Amino acid sequence: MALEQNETPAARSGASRVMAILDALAAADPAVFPDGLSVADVARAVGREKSVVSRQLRSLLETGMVARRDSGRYELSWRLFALAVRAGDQRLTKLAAPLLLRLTETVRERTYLSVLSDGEVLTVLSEGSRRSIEAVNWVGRTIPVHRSSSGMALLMDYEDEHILDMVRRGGSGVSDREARDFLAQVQEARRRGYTVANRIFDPELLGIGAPVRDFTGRVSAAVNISGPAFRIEPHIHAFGGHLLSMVRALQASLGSDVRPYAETGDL
Amino acid sequence: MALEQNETPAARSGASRVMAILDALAAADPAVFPDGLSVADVARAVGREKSVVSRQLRSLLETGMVARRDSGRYELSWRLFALAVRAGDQRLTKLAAPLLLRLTETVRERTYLSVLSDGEVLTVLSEGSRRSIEAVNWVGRTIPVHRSSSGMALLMDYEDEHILDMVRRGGSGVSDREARDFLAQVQEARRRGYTVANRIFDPELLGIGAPVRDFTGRVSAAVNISGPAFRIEPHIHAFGGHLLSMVRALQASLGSDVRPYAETGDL
DNA sequence: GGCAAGTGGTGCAGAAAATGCAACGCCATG
DNA sequence: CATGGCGTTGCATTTTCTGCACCACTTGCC
Repeated sequence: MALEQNETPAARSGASRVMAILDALAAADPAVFPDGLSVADVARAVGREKSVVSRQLRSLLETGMVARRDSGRYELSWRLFALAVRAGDQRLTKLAAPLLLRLTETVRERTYLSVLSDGEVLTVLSEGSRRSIEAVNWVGRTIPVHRSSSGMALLMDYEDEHILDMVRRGGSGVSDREARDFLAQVQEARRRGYTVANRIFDPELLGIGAPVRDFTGRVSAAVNISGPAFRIEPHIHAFGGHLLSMVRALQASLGSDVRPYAETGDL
Repeated sequence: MALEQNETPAARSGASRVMAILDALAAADPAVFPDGLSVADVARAVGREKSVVSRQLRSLLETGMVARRDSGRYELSWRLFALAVRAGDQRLTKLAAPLLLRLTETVRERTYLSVLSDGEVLTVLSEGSRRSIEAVNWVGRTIPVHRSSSGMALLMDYEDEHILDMVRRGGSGVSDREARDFLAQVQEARRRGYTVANRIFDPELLGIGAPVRDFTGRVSAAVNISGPAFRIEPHIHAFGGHLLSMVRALQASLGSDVRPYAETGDL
């Protein structure tokens, strides 16, 4: 299915005329049209006069929405990509804040939003429950990647070899056994959807984490719940579900329709 | 700089009106507008009647390019992100990402993948000591072609006259001497295989770049390493070698057997 | 309360587009 | 050298958009 008649019923407004063309360019299978689409290709796809399409494409070219290859064929331009990246990136913390708060209120434990920074886990946002004891403010601090549920989540998409590399390089005195344990945890998390760090960072702490993917599908951040192991341990599965549905909501507002790994279905 | 009058001279066609609005929504500083932009905000940003903007936004809303928050304010939406993942060269970004990560881990400096977009250098991917959120994120932004090692790499195959043209056209106040210096750098890079921008973009930054060629031999992207000059300067030759071998691997996976300019042999 | 300012949205006549047809030059292919 | 597909343009007609005035509503502020 490379090209198809996009007979949108309400295809009358100017914006949807533009959209029809952009959609046609986006829907083109790069394997079938490796060099972009010609004016005639687009005209067939949207079911319009080639003269109309020709003029519209020129207009889109001027605005930078589409680009023209050497061959004269058209494709969506990098500028669209840039637009989305800027918009998606800026919104991470803003959109995460209310969702994080809601998650905290649900699980009654402290929650965190982190990103990978220089091979370590950097906490950028945190919401606490009144109930929790810890007064430590983690925002702005980093912890080694191998010692948290967020670290596992942030490395989730990396190749196994890479994960071992990063873990070994991250901590100074990381034993081989530790690294392999970490990898095993990540592998299990890939199936389950969320990571669990049971008494790893601290003998009394338990963390549950999940990766946040941006619109390109890359893991750009991680959300985790952390608290006393004795309190969280009985609810790991339930909390994991809450975490996944929170991440799903966050990704939706970030423009990502990528679903978390191994959707469990429960929530 | 949150909102500004985008008085594009050729802002008459329907498509550019749409683009202006999308630009305004993407460029809005989330710190200033945490909840999206109102109709009036957008109208001010694009310098048009609010009635026009109101109608246009509704149209964009119907197509799914923008979404409306509970507050009634607008933000970019899923349709744009869906288009964006299809924009540019998906093969390139997908294949480059892991290689870029490995390069970063080897040289321990931030690395970038850029393309030429509308006469400027657009950063598409970045790996390395990752964005600490508040740190400037370059992905999605453009810089003038004459101020980076990537710019040099992207223009490497053009004729000298053409390079001077593009440099002079790119920056508004580019001196003749600057342009000629740039050209000299490019000519040296052609012999060496990789470009070096020593304290050009910033008095303390040093960049090393290399062009990425597609199977036709055309330069379609550039990879560069950038960081503090004092830290990189002693390793220019070694880093250049690493860069070239990374680019070679990338080109191989892109289906290109074109060898980089002036293969140095080392790696 | 009540005023003022700001907001999103609508109706309408004139202004400014897009539309579709035909035609042109162009490049391949047979 | 004819053929067919391509991208583009001229032009009269149609359609849409524009900008103004105006309305209804909310917000902040005496």
